[in-house]
Amino acid sequence: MPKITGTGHCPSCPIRHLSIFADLRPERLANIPFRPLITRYKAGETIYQQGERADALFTVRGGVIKIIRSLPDGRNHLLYLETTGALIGWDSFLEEHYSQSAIAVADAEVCRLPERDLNRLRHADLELDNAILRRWITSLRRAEDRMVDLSTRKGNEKLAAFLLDWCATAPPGDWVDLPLTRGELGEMLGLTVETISRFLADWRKRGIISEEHRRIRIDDLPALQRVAAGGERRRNN
Amino acid sequence: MPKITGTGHCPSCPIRHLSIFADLRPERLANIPFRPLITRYKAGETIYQQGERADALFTVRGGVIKIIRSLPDGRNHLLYLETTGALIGWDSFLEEHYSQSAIAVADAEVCRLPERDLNRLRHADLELDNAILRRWITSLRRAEDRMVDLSTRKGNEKLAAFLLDWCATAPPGDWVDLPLTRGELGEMLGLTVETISRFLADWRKRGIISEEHRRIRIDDLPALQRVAAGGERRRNN
DNA sequence: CGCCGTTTTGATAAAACTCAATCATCGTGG
DNA sequence: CCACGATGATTGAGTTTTATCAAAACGGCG
Repeated sequence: MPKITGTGHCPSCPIRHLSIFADLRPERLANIPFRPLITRYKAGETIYQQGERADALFTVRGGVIKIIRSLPDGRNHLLYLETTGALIGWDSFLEEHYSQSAIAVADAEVCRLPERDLNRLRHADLELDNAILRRWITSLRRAEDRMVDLSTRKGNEKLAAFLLDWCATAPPGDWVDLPLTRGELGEMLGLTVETISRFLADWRKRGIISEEHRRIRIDDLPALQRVAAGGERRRNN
Repeated sequence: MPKITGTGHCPSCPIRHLSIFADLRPERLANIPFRPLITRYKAGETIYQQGERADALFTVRGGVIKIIRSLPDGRNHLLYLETTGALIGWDSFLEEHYSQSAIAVADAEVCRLPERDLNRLRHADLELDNAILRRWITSLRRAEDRMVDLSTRKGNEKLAAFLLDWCATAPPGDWVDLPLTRGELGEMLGLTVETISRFLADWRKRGIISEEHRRIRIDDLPALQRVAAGGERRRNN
């Protein structure tokens, strides 16, 4: 059960510098005419569900949230993994239904921004409008990058590239939480559980990565980069 | 060589009903403070190039334009095929560089909207802002749909689904221009030339489609829909 | 007519999936 | 505290799908 933990106060929000309100002038900030609900979700709980009426966006305050699209035949595709600072739920801007579901994969906390309020605010404040615009373009680019990756890279390259990206922020050689099952990795990269498992097992044996609990560590960065670049079995142009 | 054919006059534009100016009130329309350049491109010519400074969007007035991303290793991925009414060149809103190239695959005509002008206009007019917002979100959704297709469908399903989609507007059984090489189809769907060629040859032999010059006709719609749905070799959930 | 890019076709190999069985982990309830 | 069941992970064998390489056929166009 998600738990409402309070209402947000944007001016003093600890993650404001990561949010769309980062560049808002103080006087504007003070005038934000609503107090967004802050809700905590445990791993596995749903923030919003595909098909539901879409009337709010959410800023991710912490945790990890997967954005998935469910297909009629029961399969899923994992579109994005969102972490602290992300803005999710764009569909609300069309005042329609969510075309995706958002589900916490690690305990998460989100701040609920009603579309009406946010949209009003956007029209009143140029900086906010630009911040949203910027997010939207980067989301689109990210989606396009993913399309390219999905269609041009091989399985091992995709998985290696994802791990490199996921661990990129941490100091090299550090343990990094990776709260995803093999199945979820597969749903993200367009591969099956077994294929994912085999790649990871192979890399573990070769000392490229280590896994423990739900964490991962890259032990041989150059080797993994080589895999990501397609260096196993060379393609020439 | 692209040829500038004149400057557009939005209020009287023949494709205005398809453009972002469709819902603009007449008095607003009359006040559009610029006359966009209209340019004609022959098949193969480039509207804008990945890496170039991005300072303008384009409304497609006619023809077919492919939006591609080029990879360092020389391969391309065809992101979208745009036709009449589409708005392309979103990158300009970030005042950065185009992350894609736009190339005519059939003779095309576009209307150039400088980002500065368009953005100013957007802030002055709520309806225009909403029209653009609506396009944002649908672009993002379309990209997400493509991600799902690329990662969950098999080659024949992807190709069949594309043909169905491409021919959807024409009356069933009609010839439809399809100005794409097998290579381009492959770059769009993440398949090789040979694979595309084999599927099409197979469907031709089975009387599902016909091809002639650079046109295609769907002769057995249900059969093609069956293929697109994964009906060849049944998958049982 | 001859050239060049595209398409087709065949043979073979690589990549990934499917099916099946086993193992590991972890939380629950007796 | 331990046995049990459920979920996830691993591994193997066999198959399907797709890529790769190579060669021939086709089709416009100068």
